[in-house]
Amino acid sequence: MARHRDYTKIEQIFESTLKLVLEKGFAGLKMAEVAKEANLATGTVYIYFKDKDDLINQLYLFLKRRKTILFLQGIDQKEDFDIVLKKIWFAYFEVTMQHVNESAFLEQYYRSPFLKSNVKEESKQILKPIYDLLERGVAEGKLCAVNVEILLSQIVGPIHEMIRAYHDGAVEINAESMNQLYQLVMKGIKA
Amino acid sequence: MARHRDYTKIEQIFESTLKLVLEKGFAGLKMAEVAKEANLATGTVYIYFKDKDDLINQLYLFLKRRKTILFLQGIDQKEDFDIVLKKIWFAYFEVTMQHVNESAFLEQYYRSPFLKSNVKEESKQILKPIYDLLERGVAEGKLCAVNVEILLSQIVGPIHEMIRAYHDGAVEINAESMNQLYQLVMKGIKA
DNA sequence: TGGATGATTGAATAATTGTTCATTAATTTT
DNA sequence: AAAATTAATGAACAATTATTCAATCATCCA
Repeated sequence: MARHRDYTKIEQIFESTLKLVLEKGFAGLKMAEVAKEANLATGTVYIYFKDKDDLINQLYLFLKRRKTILFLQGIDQKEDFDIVLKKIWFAYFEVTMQHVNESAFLEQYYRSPFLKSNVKEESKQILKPIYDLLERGVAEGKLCAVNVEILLSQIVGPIHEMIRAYHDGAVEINAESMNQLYQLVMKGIKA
Repeated sequence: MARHRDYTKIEQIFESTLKLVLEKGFAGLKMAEVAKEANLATGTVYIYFKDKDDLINQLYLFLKRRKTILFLQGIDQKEDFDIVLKKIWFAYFEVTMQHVNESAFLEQYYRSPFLKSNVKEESKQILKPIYDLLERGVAEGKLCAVNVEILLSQIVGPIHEMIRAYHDGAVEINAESMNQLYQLVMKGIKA
């Protein structure tokens, strides 16, 4: 089988790692278990990753990138501002939602010192398109003229919070509840 | 010194644990280091805590409780609705802010499987006063008539997000920026 | 087909780290 | 002030777990 380095094997390892971290947390993550879960020998993991630290950092980037790509699909900044904003907001919600598990991992990891600062740097890039859009909105006089970071807090904060509530079983997420939240958020930021 | 079980010693251990978790994460937490940081012998930690797991769970509860007490100080639900809401929002912001470090710990821990479910249960109680207030607001026709959880997402989500941005050095937090965020949030939820 | 190259294995090893407990120190009691 | 009680110590021990690497297997090419 193995032609060149097999990329699917790396993904296999990623999947296993993600699963185990979600089950037992970072502290409980064992390389031997990762390998077993991925149907590989312990040593094999070390062929694809330098060490445990490397594995976790790579996984973080992999998930972040995948999420970004998904998130940006089908968004065309040239459309009407309100439409782009709405699309982008729901896209962010849906992608974050569809990957609840990954989100839990990313959150957990984001707050942990595993995260190398260069990795942190790259991960910031992801919100770039939203920043751009918000600046445009302020320039066009369609959004309240406040610091973009503040607008952003108001825009994505509620999404994260609602997904957390969902995670705790406190709220249902469906077209209606998403829309309700969207209305509140927009009412807040529109000029 | 030691009279009965000395409570300050427990706090000392808590402080050290918190510091070390923030520096190195859960995965990097070593009992020997906790002890050393607290100027105690390794074994002493085991006098006050059953084991590592116990230490972390206790610390979580300790911080949560302390935060709740602080947060609720000086809040009188009998005052005028808008005033209580404003007070409670800023109190939540300030307490969360003043304890940024603790917040990072709580976040990290919240997402980790260390958390025993009973501990999770107790920690939910903390937002109870906000829930009550929001229900009152909806009843009095002062807030949009949507699910309280959704209102809550819109209220505390932006706070968490802004503090995270602050943590990343992306935004300053002062009276002005807090007020700006407050205006956005309230504009969103007011009926 | 046979040898060369590359991939995989997993038991053995090396490190790390949680926990214990015999000993010592401090405090209280009689 | 001696005995009794309680607290603290930290080196030794026990587990756990990351990592290595000599041996094996698979694939490729001459």
